Amino acid sequence: MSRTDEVVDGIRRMILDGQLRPGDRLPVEKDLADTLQVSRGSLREGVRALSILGVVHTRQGDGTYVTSLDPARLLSPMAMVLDLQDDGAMPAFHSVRRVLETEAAGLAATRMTDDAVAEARAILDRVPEIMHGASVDHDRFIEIDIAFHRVIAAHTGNPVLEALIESFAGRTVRARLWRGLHTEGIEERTHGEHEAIWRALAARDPEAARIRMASHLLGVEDSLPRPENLE
Amino acid sequence: MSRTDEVVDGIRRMILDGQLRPGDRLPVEKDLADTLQVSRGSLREGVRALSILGVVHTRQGDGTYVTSLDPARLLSPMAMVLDLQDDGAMPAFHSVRRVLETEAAGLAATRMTDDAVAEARAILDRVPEIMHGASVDHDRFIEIDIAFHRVIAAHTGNPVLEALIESFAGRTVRARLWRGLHTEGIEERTHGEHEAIWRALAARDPEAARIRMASHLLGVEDSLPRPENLE
DNA sequence: TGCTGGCAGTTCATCTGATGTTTGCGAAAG
DNA sequence: CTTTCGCAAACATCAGATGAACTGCCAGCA
Repeated sequence: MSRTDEVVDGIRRMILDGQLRPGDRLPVEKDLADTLQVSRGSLREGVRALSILGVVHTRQGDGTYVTSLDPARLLSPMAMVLDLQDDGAMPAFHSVRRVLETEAAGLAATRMTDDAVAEARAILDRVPEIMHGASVDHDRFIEIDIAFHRVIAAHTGNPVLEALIESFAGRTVRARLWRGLHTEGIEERTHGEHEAIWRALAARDPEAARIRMASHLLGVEDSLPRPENLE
Repeated sequence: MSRTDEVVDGIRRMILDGQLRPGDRLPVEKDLADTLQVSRGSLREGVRALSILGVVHTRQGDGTYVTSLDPARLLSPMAMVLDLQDDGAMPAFHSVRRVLETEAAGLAATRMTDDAVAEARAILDRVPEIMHGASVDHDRFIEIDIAFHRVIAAHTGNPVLEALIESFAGRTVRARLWRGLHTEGIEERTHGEHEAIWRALAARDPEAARIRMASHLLGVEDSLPRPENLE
């Protein structure tokens, strides 16, 4: 086990033991290096790794602190790593997204506040103004797409589910997804399906919301370019 | 943006550009440091971070290589970070696991080979011998529990789903879960539910498999200790 | 009194150079 | 042809020095 791994494990253990709690400040580099019996260089490598994993957060001139450790923060690094995936993995990927978002829609249908429903409505209302005739502002449409799905995820009452969906359907991933979709009139169809989902949510009908969301995402999967290599 | 972040981003970009492909070897530290205009120390911090994220793999005396980048490898670091979660997040966590495993059971029911069904059977057959009378070999029962669920996940045909389930229901997480369950006869009940899931799988009945798995995991959630802080 | 600006100390950021450890490979010996 | 040995390459780790950024405090001013 390398020195750096010892540092990562050591800090992880300190958190698990309750020796370090969210928001706490870590000892200064030199002290911590002494404690863990490594040089400052190795210590920094370990701390940096934990920083990228979202476990700690360091500010120059101040110190290094344990983050809030909530699911959203801890799951977010996944997104960065996920878009390294080969395009061939996209279908498997999107199937999981469908499962997650379908569940989210069902949960949101019973848990969304009136305000949240209105917020979703406001997002969809922005669509007509960017779909004037033949030309569609593609980037802004994607923004709306993301925003709509995000509102739903945000009102599931399950932060873990929300964070996972954010990773699986966040900006970079979504941009890649839309790049492969060149079907004519795809925006109109998507918008129509969003409207159907919204109606189910507004009616507080979880079953309908699940079906509409699943149908929506299955449609997207159908539009996905087929992987070249068939078994 | 710190130097280290530039390194991480730089290497990530080289992979995205196809300049580096899975299995490829990175330039030696000094060269890469020159290319990215950073010192060797900073370079190492960045490479180490990517190493912990599972993107690259470095061997002393040899060099640093891009990993296979498959979902299992890229999602596995999540498990380490996930058991830093507060116990209060356990229910949200387990709900997601239930959704994932339910889907997995449904998929596996139609995709499992006869060999895989036999493998699952063999795992369950190990149970009687460790449940002699009142005393139960707790650790070995957990091992069987993990193995059974893992076989199902492995035959969904979806590596992303498999990797996610592994993270959400892997060894460390599962150990924590079982710590909180002290209901009398929980092992017997669990085993009975596993048997029911197996029958659905053997019958190649996806709907039944889904229901049995969901029921099984909902039962586990009921046994979960209630969080202390009610809103 | 209350606010503002600057100063000093602490802490992280980065670089440099040196030394230890491991690995891979080819040459030499059998 | 096989085995063994030694060298060179590459990563691992350390130590020291310098720079940059933030915090807290305190004096000066209105």
